[in-house]
Amino acid sequence: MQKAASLKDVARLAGVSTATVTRVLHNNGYVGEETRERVTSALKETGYQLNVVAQSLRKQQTRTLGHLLNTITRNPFFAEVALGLEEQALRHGCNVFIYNVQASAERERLGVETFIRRRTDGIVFTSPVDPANVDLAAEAGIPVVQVDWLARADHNAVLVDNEVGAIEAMEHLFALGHRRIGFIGADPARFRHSADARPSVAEQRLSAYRKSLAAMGIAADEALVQIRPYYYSLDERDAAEGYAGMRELLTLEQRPTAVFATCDILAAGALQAVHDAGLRVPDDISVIGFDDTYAARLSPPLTTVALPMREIGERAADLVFRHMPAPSDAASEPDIVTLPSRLAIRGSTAAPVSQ
Amino acid sequence: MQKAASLKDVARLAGVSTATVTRVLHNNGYVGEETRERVTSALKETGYQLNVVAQSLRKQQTRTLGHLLNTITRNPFFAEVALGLEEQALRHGCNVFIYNVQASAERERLGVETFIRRRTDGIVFTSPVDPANVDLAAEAGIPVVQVDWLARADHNAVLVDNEVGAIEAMEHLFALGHRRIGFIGADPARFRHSADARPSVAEQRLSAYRKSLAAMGIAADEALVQIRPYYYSLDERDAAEGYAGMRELLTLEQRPTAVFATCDILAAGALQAVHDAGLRVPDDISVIGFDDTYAARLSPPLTTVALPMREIGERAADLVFRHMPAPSDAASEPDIVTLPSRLAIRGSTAAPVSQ
DNA sequence: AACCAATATGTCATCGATAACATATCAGCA
DNA sequence: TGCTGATATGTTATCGATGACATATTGGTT
Repeated sequence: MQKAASLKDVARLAGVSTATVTRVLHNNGYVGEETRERVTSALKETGYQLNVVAQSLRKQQTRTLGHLLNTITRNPFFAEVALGLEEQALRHGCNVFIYNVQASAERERLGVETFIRRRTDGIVFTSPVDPANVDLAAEAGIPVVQVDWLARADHNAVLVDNEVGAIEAMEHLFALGHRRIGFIGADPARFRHSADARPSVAEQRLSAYRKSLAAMGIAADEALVQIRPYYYSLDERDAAEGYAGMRELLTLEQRPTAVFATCDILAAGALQAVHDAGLRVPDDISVIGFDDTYAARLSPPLTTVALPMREIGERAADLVFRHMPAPSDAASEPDIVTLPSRLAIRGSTAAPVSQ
Repeated sequence: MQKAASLKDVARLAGVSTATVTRVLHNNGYVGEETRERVTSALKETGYQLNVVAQSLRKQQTRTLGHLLNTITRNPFFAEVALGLEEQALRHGCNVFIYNVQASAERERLGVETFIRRRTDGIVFTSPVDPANVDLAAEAGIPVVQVDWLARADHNAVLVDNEVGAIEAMEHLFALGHRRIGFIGADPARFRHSADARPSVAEQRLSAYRKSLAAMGIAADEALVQIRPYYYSLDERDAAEGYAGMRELLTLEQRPTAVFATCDILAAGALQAVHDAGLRVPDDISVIGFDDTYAARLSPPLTTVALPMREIGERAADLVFRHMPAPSDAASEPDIVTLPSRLAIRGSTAAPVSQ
């Protein structure tokens, strides 16, 4: 309706100064019993709601976080992380600005600038696009946390050990008795962000596949490795890549008894290809995915490497708070947290039928 | 690093007053050529970034929107709407606070209060939980937009015509020649928000199913109607409900030739049940879903009623801006926008095989 | 010469909350 | 009595940007 009541209005109504009202509001300092009551009822009567904007200006702290992510709908991973982040921020009394970067370095930069101007108390980059943007934020003196990709090693990050996860997946297949294992994954070259960058997620998963085989003394067979262009999106294109990859593998003279797909969507497409070829999962071929997005939990439940997505977001929030302008401390060491994945064994893997 | 530069710092460096710097920044008023240059370079040198918090306080406008939604990961619908909202807000120079309400009226209330205190320029409720919370926001003088459910008819809303969408789905099946059509859907009773509420989404879809049959002169057969408890979430539970519903339908003496599921996740479970029963889609039975979330686009592509989720978010943002405190105008009429759905015909529907 | 409009720039109150500081009262105690 | 510390409350500068207003300085007109 009309303009919201300010402290001054409340003070006038209660016949006290604004300082006293603040004291009542925040329950600090000395306030007489009778005064407190008058103020309390004046607060009720005016329907007073603190103006956080003014408070932020005065306190030089906004209690907001900025969250830069690719596109919230692009992969359930982002949404889950965003949820964990928001939940945890809320527990710390903060709200989250969300910014969909759409995989564009330029938009990412705009997002960072927006957050700087809004004086967010921290910025979380989920899958940063351009390391320079991480620097940009850090130079502005804002605590920065990277999620899922360590674009800059000298800043905080919450990561997942993709290698261990992939190795566990492979070992699961080995344990079931599989020796001829196919691979369907993204092209690491397309996902290398810049020349000096650390291994991308795609690279980590692929190299773990190779290492696992080597560790088992199994000769590498490049025919079993299906590197697909991969859009990292949720539409039919990715499922189609998984489908195509599996088709290739199925036409091999000696086809694999199991396939490791580096994401659930690829795995979903692969399942369909198996089905369309008149074969059955897991009887004729086992399939294992990665991420444990709900694609894995639908129709044919998929064995997959589950990422603690929610927790990743929560830990990211924690890191921000730990690195907030703790007065007096200049530059604490960056925290890099690595969370473990967990193998979710469902119905798509089983021992191979000896042929 | 150190504290960000303020207008005053820039002014000092350029040897002018803050007013002049503002003029340069916003390119209004008169500024001499030579002065402008000095200010511009001072801005560069200090790396000045406008303090939006101070600006908001002064202008009594924060250029922020609050978005209350159930849970961003609960259903892709929310994430898509959130994306559309954010995109459009950005085009208007606004940022979005996200708040996951987790289906709790209490949390929703907290969210509204948070946004009031943050003085957001508008609040969008995607699937409001409690109509009282919509009122709460409106009473604070903040433009309100409801999405997906008209909790309060006297406020703005962006809706989808579920009835038309469901009728189109049914007519698609009729056109293919189906006459015996099953239904798998949520229990409207569980989704009725309060006594006086308008029909819920579940109710609309169910009643449209019944009306369509009646319009075709087909006698209702309650054995064909599978009302399932439904969690409106993305985990295996919902798919399991779809699975169970389809199993029931398949055991009928005279089983349906087509099934209308009121959401894609239910449909996904239903597809699996058909498959496990040794039948084929669409040869033996057609299945149609609702929403066009990516569950529909994965493995067996699903014919479904596609909702313009992204656009819903965009229109919601537009409504907020149209109802922003346009000075002088007291209470404009509420806008209620209804967007059409679109039938996405994919591979899960075909003409019935005459038995 | 007198005047006006356009141009150029500075001063300062304001938005609302906060906290440092000042002031005042009172009880207890030496 | 006079002092101290606890209690209670008010005053005011401040955070940073903005814009209304005041003040200059032009050049051009009549």
